[in-house]
Amino acid sequence: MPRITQRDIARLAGVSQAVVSLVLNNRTDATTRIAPETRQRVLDVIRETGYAADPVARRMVRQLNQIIGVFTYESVFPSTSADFYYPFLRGIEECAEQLRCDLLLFTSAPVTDGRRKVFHENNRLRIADGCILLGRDIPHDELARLNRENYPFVAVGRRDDAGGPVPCVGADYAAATRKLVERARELGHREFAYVGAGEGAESADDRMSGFRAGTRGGGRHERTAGRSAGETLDALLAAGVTTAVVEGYADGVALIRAARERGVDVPGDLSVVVTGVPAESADADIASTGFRIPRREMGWQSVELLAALLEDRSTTTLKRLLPCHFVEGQTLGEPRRDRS
Amino acid sequence: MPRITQRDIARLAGVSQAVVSLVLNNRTDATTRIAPETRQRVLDVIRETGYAADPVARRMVRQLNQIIGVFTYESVFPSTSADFYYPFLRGIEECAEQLRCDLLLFTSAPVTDGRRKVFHENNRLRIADGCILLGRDIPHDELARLNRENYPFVAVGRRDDAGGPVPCVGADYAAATRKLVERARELGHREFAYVGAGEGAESADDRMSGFRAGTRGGGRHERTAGRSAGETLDALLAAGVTTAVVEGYADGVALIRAARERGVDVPGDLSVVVTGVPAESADADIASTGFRIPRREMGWQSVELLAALLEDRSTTTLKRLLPCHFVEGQTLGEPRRDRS
DNA sequence: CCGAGTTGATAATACGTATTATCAGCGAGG
DNA sequence: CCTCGCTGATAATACGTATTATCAACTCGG
Repeated sequence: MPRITQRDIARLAGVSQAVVSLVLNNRTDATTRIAPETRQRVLDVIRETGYAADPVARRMVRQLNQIIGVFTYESVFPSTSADFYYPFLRGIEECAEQLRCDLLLFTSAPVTDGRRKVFHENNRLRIADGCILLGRDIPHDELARLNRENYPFVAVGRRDDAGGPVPCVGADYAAATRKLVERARELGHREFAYVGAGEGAESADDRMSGFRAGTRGGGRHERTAGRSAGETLDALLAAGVTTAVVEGYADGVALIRAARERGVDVPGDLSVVVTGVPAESADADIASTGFRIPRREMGWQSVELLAALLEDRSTTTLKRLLPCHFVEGQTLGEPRRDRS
Repeated sequence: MPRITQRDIARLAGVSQAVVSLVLNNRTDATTRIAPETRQRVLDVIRETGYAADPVARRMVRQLNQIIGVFTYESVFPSTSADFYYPFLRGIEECAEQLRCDLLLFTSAPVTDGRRKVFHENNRLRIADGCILLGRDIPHDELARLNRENYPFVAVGRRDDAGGPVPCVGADYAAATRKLVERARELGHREFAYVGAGEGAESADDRMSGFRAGTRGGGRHERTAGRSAGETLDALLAAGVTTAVVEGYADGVALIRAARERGVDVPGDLSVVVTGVPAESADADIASTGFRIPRREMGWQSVELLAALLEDRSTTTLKRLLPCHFVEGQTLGEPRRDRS
């Protein structure tokens, strides 16, 4: 019933608790010497008993635990956003495995208003050495507080500063979105529209800024909030738009569907590019053009960055931006002559 | 910037550390009394400083870490067996969340020969209060050692005893398989065959024993190892079998495909039932009849069982079997007259 | 045979919190 | 004046590990 402790190991090996600790940590200083046979005896007992140091106690004295926390602002294994999280988690796990770290999922954080909060009654953040933050959007005040408390963390997805620089690994939406626009321009397109919120979250800001860069400051902005795909389509066609840059994948699919239903040819009458195509498209009938977010790589690098932070707090490059991969779909083509 | 402690609070409020702790935990026993004004003074200082008790030190005192380990014998977030693990993990997470426990994924366990081992050089099993074991098959010696070391654990999937009873939460394959056979019998079937290994793993044993019970000890056994689906099909037809009970879903699909290619009608000429239909069939063209394994529920209950073990080691029901749900597909029907 | 140096191990302590035993002070009753 | 009972607070300790100071035993040169 009671947990095995160093004291137990010591008793079994006929040594003191201190020796067990020294052996365990493989200390070989000039000041701390241990006879080879004694060391072996201790190691044998450890192996036989399967003893492992209590991380909580270890954490009391040391600073590192070989445990990386993973905090998700939604549940970790959800049904709906499975496709969203899974690639991140794969990358995180793979890197953690290589670093010989365990992963602690903060499932104990209570869910209020449909989302978790890092800072609740008695948060257990400090059990882990540091933490990976995962979530569509992360409250600004939580990031600020993490910074204030000097807790090592890395956010997955680019984040603005919050009471100091926020370490993060994001995808370069701006460059990727700009590239999409320029590719359309090369095909002859001149009338662009950005479809989506275009603000609110960093990811939306970046896409929009990339769009602006590609259109040299021009282009329309069609918000989707509160509108049906059909209404958006009408607005686009009425404005003479030939290329729609759609923020969300779901919105993109809906727009293409609406166009098809009305006999509007895609990409003949309207080209549609999507800023974020899922790895495995669920809608096999629509091969949308756009770019793919390197989710697995982002997960991997976020752990790597966290490890760097833990090793050396003065790491310089706190923010990493990874390139997105272009997806050659079938929804971008030359515009009709009679329109441009 | 050293972390603020109860000692600091005590100094600021002009009391002892013990009083701070007592106030913090709102202790109001007859034995521990605190003057209202003193309590208020302490509370004020706590509020002003924004102090929060160090969860690590707190866990140090209470013996349980509120951490449940999850050990997977393959990687946790794989690409291939995603469908296999995901539902289990969902259930595990949901239950852990309710219990206010965190989940520790043992990603630090080195992978040797394509699989992880619980007991390796310096395993960190004891970091968690107990552990959930997840894997297609779990080495007998590992289970035995866990029992020998009196480490609290629960296996997902039924397991035979190994040096003592093995706590587990499984699916009742025997009952479900038997039911499939009996359902076929009601439709007029008399010639059955079990297709698959039928031994080796507990899950296969259970299916086979259910099959035997349903056929009253009769029925053929067609092993698939080293044979093509076509060969198996030939053997079945030659033996006059009208209902094939297939162990693996993939084998079932292959068998049905092979039959279609040869113009063998399913279920007209041959009924096929599958002992384990995935939640979302990837092969949409084949709606196979069989039963569904309650994976999410298994995950949930395994955590629940572990929690019970941790609370009271003398828990009686160490093994739980959950019912499987019948899936009404289109591969089971009445046998042709001219055959039976 | 003695002091110095070396080897190998231990006792003591710190980390921050929770709990228990103890203690000082005080009013009242004898 | 002494003791008992009560209140309110503190000292002491435990949790399990890491580290530092200390210590006993032994070797060796002189």
